[in-house]
Amino acid sequence: MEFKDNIPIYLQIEQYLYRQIALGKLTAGEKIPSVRKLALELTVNVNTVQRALQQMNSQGILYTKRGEGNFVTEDTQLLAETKQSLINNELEQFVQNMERFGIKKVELVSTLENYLKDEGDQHE
Amino acid sequence: MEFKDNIPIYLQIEQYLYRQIALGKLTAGEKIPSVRKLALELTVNVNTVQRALQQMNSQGILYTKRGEGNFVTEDTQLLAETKQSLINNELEQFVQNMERFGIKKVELVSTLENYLKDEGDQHE
DNA sequence: TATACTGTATTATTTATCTATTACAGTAAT
DNA sequence: ATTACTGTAATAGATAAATAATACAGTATA
Repeated sequence: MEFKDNIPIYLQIEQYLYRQIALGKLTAGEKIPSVRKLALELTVNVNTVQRALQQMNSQGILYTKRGEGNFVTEDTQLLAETKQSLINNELEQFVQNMERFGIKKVELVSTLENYLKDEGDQHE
Repeated sequence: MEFKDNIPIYLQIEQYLYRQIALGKLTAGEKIPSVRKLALELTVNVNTVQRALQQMNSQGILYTKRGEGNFVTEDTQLLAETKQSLINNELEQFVQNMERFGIKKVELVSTLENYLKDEGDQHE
């Protein structure tokens, strides 16, 4: 995985795992790769992986069986809520950022539509 | 100004100034507050302000008259391009992030519309 | 009981960010 | 020339993030 500068890697790993869950690539109760495997895959130190997992653990998304591994929670409602919350945060941020550039809510949908239209043209 | 953790302050200052330009609160040729004033306003060290300004300087958005201050470029075309570029980047990021949560481009507009609708309801 | 996996903890080192402080240098007005 | 602004540079210190290396502890299985 390529990491951006200026954002802590452990946060980017956390975001990555949240995305895997939102996409359903990690499902309820599923075992996730061991910290050492993740560290190899992501070419990152074990401690950095550990730090990302600790946060998700304390948020209840993951739970640990010591000696066995880390598992996605079986609380499907929490998973659904988490996914919805991630998307809502993304929308909220988007609206806020666009307003900071002077684009008001009423203009937002048409701005997005135009962007998607032009964007599509360029790739054809 | 309140700063977020996990993002370098000098970058947040840079973003802040870019926003001021995008909003037209800083216009072509205008003098911006001195590094010391900005440092006071933002309750931040002078060096940190300096670092933000250096980047914008090297990007041509600001220019320096030593002993006088920093000024917004008079290149109105560059300013317009920069503003458009900021907005496009924001849109690009948004589309990408939503796709990472499994929301495809075709669903994007309606997702945004629904969010704005529900969002408005809550505040009434 | 070995062996090979798991997670966890500790220590030391490096790098980036930020602050604080001091000093130097250019500009302008009195 | 003095004063008061500007930007700039340099140094030292604090903290957070990340790496590296090592060790310890729980689980499962041959």
